[in-house]
Amino acid sequence: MKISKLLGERIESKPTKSMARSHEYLLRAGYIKQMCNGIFSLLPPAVRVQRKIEKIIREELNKVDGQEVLFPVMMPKELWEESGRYTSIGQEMFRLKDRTGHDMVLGMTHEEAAIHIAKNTVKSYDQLPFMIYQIQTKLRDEARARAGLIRTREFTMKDAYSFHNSYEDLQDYYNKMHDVYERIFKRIGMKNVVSVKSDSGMMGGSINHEFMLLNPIGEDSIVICDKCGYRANNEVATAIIPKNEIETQELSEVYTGEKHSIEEVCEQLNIKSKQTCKAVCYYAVNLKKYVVAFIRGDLQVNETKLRNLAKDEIVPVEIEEGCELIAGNIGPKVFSENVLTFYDASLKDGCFVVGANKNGYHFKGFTFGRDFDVEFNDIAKVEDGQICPNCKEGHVIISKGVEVGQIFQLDTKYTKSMNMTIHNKNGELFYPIMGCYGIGIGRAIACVAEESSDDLGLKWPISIAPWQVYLCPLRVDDENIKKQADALYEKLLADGFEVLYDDRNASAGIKLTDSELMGIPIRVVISPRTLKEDKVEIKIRGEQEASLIELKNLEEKLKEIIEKEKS
RNA sequence: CGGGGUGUAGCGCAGUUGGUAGCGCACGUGGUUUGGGACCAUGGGGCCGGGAGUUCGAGUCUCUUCACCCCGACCA
Repeated sequence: MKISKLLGERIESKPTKSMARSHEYLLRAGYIKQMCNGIFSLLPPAVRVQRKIEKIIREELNKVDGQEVLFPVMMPKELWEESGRYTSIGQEMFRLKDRTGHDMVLGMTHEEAAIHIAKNTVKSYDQLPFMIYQIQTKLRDEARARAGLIRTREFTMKDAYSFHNSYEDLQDYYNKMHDVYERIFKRIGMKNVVSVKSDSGMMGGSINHEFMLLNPIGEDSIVICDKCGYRANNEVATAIIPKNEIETQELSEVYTGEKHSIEEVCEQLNIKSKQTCKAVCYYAVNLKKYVVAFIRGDLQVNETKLRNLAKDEIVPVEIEEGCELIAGNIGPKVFSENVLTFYDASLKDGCFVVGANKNGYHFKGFTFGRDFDVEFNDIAKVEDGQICPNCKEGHVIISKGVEVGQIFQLDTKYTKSMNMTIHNKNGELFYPIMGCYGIGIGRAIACVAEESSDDLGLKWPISIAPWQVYLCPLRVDDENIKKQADALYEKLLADGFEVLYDDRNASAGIKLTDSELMGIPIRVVISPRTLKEDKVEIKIRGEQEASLIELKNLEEKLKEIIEKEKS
C-alpha cells in the first residue's frame, strides 16, 4: 500500500479532553472514524488488523471442529418471545417495525438464532456434540458508550454455540474452549489476559468465565489472590472478612437524636464503624418493594449479589416519609411484605450498634441470634487486602479489567425455554445441553492498542499489525532514491511481505513520526546516507537502536525478525 | 436516566461592554529547503449546531432544542 493513496489522515494534535490511549491513537493514526455516539467506521488499516484477528480466531475454532455460520442481524420478535428475552431485556436491545408493522429486533447475541438452526436440523443424539460460530455485527443500545472501541453500540463479535448430550461432555468442551481462548489471546499478542469467574447476568446458565485484560482503563474490578490462583470478578468474588473482636454486651437503647449516618453515630458513641450494622436501602423495580441490606458498617454492599438474591432489578433509593422504614434508624426486624431484608454474613460474629426502628434511637450491643434470628447471605463487596477465600492465607488485590471474551455453560436454559428436544439412545426426548462463547473483536483491537503502545503511538504485535514493514525512503526528490525505493517496494511485495510504502515527498520528521504513530512493527529507511554503502536502516518499533544492513540481505533479515516477533 | 462540559473553516482553537468573522495547522499555486512535524510569497475555504425571541443590529443576551465529550447509574 502506498501511503499517498491511503485513506484517512494522520492527526498531529493531541486531544485536549481526557481520552483512553487506544481511542486517541486509533483516531489520530487514521484507524477509526466516529459517525455518532458509540458507532464507528473502520478505515483500511483497522480492517486489516480486524481480518488478521478473525483469521487467528477461525484457525483456532476450526481446530476444535467449529463450523462457521452466519445468522441474521435482524430477527422477528417471535423468536425472542420464545426464549422470554423479548421482555426480559430492556432498552439495550434495538427494536424496530417493518413496513407491515411487524416487530423486529436487532441481534445483540444469537442464542435464539443458534437454536432456530439446531432445532430444525438436528434430529438425533448422535449428531451431538457440535459447535457453530459466526463473526458478525452485534448491536446493543448501550446506556453509555465510552473509550472509542472499548464500548460501542455496534461492534463485530465472534460468538459460538455448542450442543451436548451430557453435562460431562459440555464440561469437557468448555475446558477445551478455555484453552482455545488462551491460545487466541496469546496469538493476538494480548499479554495481560486472565480468566476469572463471573456473574452470568442476563445470559443465565451456571458456570462461566470472563477473559479480562488487566488494565487501568477497565470497567470491571477483578479480585486476585496474591498467593494462590484465585481470581474472580468482584461482582461474584468472596473473601474472608476479619472477625470483629468485640465483647458481648447487654442490649440497650441509646438516644442518638438527629445523628443518622454511620460517621455521626460512631463519633457520638466513640466506636469504630465496624462495630455498627448499617441498613442500605434499595427499591426492587419490578416487585415494587423496598430492599434493605444489613451489613457491617465498614463494608460496602455488592449490588450484583444483592440483585441476584432479590431476583429483581434494584436501584438505590431514599426512604419516603411516613413509610414503615425510619430513615437513619432502620434496624433488624420483621417488616411487612413490602420490604425485603437481607443480612450479610459479616454480622454473624460480635455485637453491634443498630437502628432501633424509631426516630432518634439506636440499639447498643445488638447480637444476631440472641436478639433477632436471621438467615445470613453474602452481600459484601470484596475489598483490597482481605483474606483469600480459596487458600485462606493470601491477601486479595483488586485490579481493573476489560472483558474481551466470556464463556458460559448455558445448560438447558435456552433449549428448554425454546423447547428444543431430541431423542437419546433409549428413544426418550431430552433437552440438549448448551455452551456459548464470545469474543468482542473491536474491543480486542482497542485492548491491544491500549496495552501495546507508548508515548509515540501504537505498537502492534506482528501477528495482527496492518502491515509488517514501513518502507520509508528519505529524500524522494532525489531521482535515484525514488527509483531504488520503488524497486525495493515492488520486490518486497512480490516476495510476500506486507509493506506500507511512504512514497510522500515529505520531511523526515513527518514520515518517521507517522511510522511510529501507526505502530508498524518494522521500519526500513532508505536514504542517500544508507545507499552510499548499499545499505538500509532497520528499526523495530519500540526498540531504541536502529541497525544498518546490506540491501541484499534485507529480505533475509526481515524474515528473521518476523519469525522472531511471532514467537 | 442524573451531574458536569463543549459546539465558530478539514483539524486544534480565539473572538472584550452586542457593531460586517479571526489565528495556527492542513489545503492550492510559485520558489527555496530536506535524517525527527522547514521557510518565503500568494490564494481558496464559514447556515458561528438548529429554531424562536430581545434589538436599528446577535457568534456574543434570553428561551428552547439537537449533537458530542467526561463522571456516575446501567450493561449478553
